[in-house]
Parts: sequence; structure tokens; C-alpha cells
Amino acid sequence: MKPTRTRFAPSPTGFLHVGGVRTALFAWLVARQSGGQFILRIEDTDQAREVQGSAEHIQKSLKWLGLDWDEGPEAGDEHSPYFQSQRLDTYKDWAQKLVDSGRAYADPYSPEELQEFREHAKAAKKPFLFREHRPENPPAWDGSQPLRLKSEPKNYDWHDEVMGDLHAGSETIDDFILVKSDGFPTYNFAHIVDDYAMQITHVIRSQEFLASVPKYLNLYETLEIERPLLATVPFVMGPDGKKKLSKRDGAKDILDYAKEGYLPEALLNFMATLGWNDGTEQEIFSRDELIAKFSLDRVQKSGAEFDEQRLLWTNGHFIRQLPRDDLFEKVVSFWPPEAVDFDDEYKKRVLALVQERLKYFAELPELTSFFFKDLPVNAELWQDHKQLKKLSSEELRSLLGQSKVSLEQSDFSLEDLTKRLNDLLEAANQKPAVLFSLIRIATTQAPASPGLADTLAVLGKETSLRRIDTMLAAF
RNA sequence: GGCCCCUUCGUCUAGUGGCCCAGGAUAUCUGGUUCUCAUCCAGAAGAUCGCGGGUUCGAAUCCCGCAGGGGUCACCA
Repeated sequence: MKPTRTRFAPSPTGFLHVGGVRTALFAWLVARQSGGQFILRIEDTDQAREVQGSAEHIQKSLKWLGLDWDEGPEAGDEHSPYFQSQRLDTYKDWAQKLVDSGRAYADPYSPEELQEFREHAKAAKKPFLFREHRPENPPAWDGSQPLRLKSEPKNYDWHDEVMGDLHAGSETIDDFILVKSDGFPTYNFAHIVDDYAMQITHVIRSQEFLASVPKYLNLYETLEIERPLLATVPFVMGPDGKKKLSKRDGAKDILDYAKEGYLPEALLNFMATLGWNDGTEQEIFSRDELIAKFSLDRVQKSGAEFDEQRLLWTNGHFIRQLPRDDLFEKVVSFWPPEAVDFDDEYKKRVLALVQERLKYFAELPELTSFFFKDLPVNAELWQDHKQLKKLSSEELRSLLGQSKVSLEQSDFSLEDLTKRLNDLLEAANQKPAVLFSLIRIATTQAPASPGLADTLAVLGKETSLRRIDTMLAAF
């Protein structure tokens, strides 16, 4: 059996978002699970749409996710080059073969004439077919005109690894353009030639190409090359649930997720389970499990809506699973600016308290700022508090003062703090909802924080008492 | 308009004739975990399986029709 070879073939017209990367992920998984190869090919045949630097940007995105390629830019060169713009000779050779055998011809029409044909077809409510205007005596192809395939309309039945058995009538076969008048091949032509040259065994691509597959089947036959297995992956849908996710409705650059502190494993898991599952109730898969369990025939045929909430939950789950030291390393660039004055030991203790609260690393400053600086006194915190607002300023001051006296005696170990806080509860005859809230607000000035004893232990005696004094003066 | 694909809780999904008056996860809500937020635990609510026929003792599952959504009909990929 031939080794499995899959490819991801983006055009360098911008960044990659979840939709595009998921297709790459599926192709990568298929290659990895069979011990085959994953190839990255850059389809830069449209010079007008090309965006400088995006080929590099795309590579960076794949690398971040750990979707490594065996051949392609900066990798194996067995079938190089991997930029289509550098493979023009190959396309020219194949094109010439077709011209010589009478299976391709020069398109003599002007853009205006073509446009007129199209409008006629539209007015007649019929699909536009170029072959209905196939010229009787086309001029010799000198490279200045587009070159079209002389198609052979017929019916096709084929199998798609995701969609199942498919059928299309001959009316879908047309004389599409192989080589544009600028000398560059179209996607429709170049990808078939390259997939063959690079010995791709599985073509895994997004759904927008499904309607073109019969044309490709026709071209495979004309070229007399054996076609690879075909797999069509449904769209990732945008927030409306109807149209495919696009940059227009806010689809993010996958590298933005890196910047915001998402974990590659979480993204991978999220994308894989967006339209795929293994038939069990398992929700979380490691990278290796994904590789072992993925299969194209269990990929959903319908589109799946991108659900930000689910991504957040997945990422939080992976963060919670991370060993503390790993998390500490990953989070280094996300601390609030004031944290530079604190040592690693202190930051690790803070991190331990917020690990289970983090959904993504960029939340870190918001969750931990009071560990690194005194926040201004915020009267709303007790004035709007449903227990504390029942007490007068005098009562609050007295209660907090009483707490201070006890805390001054503490060594601020977790054990001692816990004991003292409990004793205080009894001595003051107060509920935790009152006393703990008051101390928590005084020492953090934040609407939310980790548990009180934990927080005080990390803040330390000096800081805690200083903040209590500040609060005492504010009533 | 032609052709093609799709249609199960808000969302991701399980389900291939009886175990399903539909299971899990997430999101939401409630309760518990000495205070807040989060985690965790327990629970609630949430899908007449797009609609209509048919086959069958029995259908989310098979057949037919319809509707809705999407894609495609580029010298873009």
C-alpha cells in the first residue's frame, strides 16, 4: 500500500482562521495516523490577491499549533518547489500536452464578449456553460489568451470520504480555464497537476469546491492520471449559524489566539470536535488521541457553528490540567506590568490561586492586579454589597478594627489565618458573608478574588494590614 | 434559475428499525462546597428528531414528495 500523503494548500491572501486551519488539521491527522506525510504547498497563482508576508504568517500559524509538515517551505524538498509560482514550467508542459492532443484550446473571446454570454445565460435563468460557445476554429495558443480545457461532458458517480456516494450530471462539466492570460495556471488546473506530481493520496478540502469536483474528474481523465481519494469537509459556520465563517464577520487570525493566551492543544481539540467525534461520549482528546482516533468517515456532513463559549470552556479545561510550572512558563508575558517587581516564587503562589479561574492568559492582569499593587478604595464594593450595606459605617469600622487586632498577631501562615478568621467569626458573632466579605474587600478592593485565607497568605502581613488601615480611614 | 450538499436540545453532537415519549457535552438556571469569582458536586429546564405522506407489529433511523438553509455556475482559490 502506498503511504498516505495529504496536503494543505492555502493561497497567501491573508491570515488563517479557524475554518481554514480545521481543514489543515484534518489533513494533518490523516497523514500522521498512517505514518504518512503532510505537505504544505503555497498556491500563489493569483498575483493580484497575494498579500505580502502572508505565506510566512500561515507557516507561523501552523507551527504554533504543532501542525508540522514533512515537505514544503523550510522542510523536505523531494518534490520542490512548493510555491506554485515557481512551478510554471510544469504547468506549461502539461498544458502543451493537452494542446498537442487537441484537448485544450485558446479562448478567443474578449472579457466583454464573455460577460455578454454570461448575462444571456442569467437572463435565460440557465447556468452559464462556456462549451456552448466553444469556437469552431480557435486560434493557435500563443500564451496571450486563456487556455481552456476541451471537456467531455458525461455523468459521474464517485465516492467522497466524508460526503459518501455522490453523483453529478454532464451539465456540470464545462470548458474551464487551465492557464490564464498572464501565464499563471488556475487553481482548477494547478492543484491537479501538483497533487499528482507530489503523489498526494487524499485531497481534503473545504466544501466550496464540491460543485467543481465533476470538472476535476473530467480533467483527471483527460490527463490520464489516477485520481486521489477525495474528501470534502463542511464549513465552519459564523455566529449566525448559516453562512460560513469568514473574516468579514469577525473570524479571528489563529495567531490572535496565541496572543490572547490560548493553548494550541485546546484549539486543536476545539477544531477537531467541531464536526467530528469518535462516537463515544469523550469530549477532550489529547493530540495523540486525536491522531489515533480521527477518521474522515466520522466527520459531520453539515456545517458546524463556531461557538466561542465552547472554545473558552475547552481552553479553561486545558489550563486547569497544566502542571503549575508549565503554566508558569507559558504565562510569563501575560502578567500585569507591576508584577516585574515581584519574584517568581510570589508569582507562582498567585498563579496557584487563579489557575482554575483562567479561561485564557490575557485575563491574568484582571484577575491578579491586586496582588501586585494597591487598588484605590472602591466604596461601591461595600455600599452595594447585599450584606454589608445593612451595616453602618461605625459598625463596619468596628468590625474591621477588631479583625485587624487579631491579624496583627498572625504569622500569616495559611493555617494560622484560617484559625484566626474562624475565631473572629465567633468572637464577633458574625456570618462569613459579612465578616469575610468585609476583610476581602478591604484587602483586595476587587469585586472578585480567590478565597480569603489563601489571598491573605499570599498578600502577606504588611500589605494586608496596610490595606486594612487605608480602608479604616475611608469609612 | 440549473446542478449539488445539508436539516436531532440555543450550540457541538450520540443515534444506521425495537435498549430512544431521544443520551452526552457546553451554555442557562437552582442548591451545596465557611465570603466574592471560579472550580468541583448535585439537580432543573431545554429537541413534537425541518414538514407531509408511505413501508412496517414498530421509524430519528428505510422509501417518496415538499420546505428551508447553504454552495456553485470567475482569467479567486
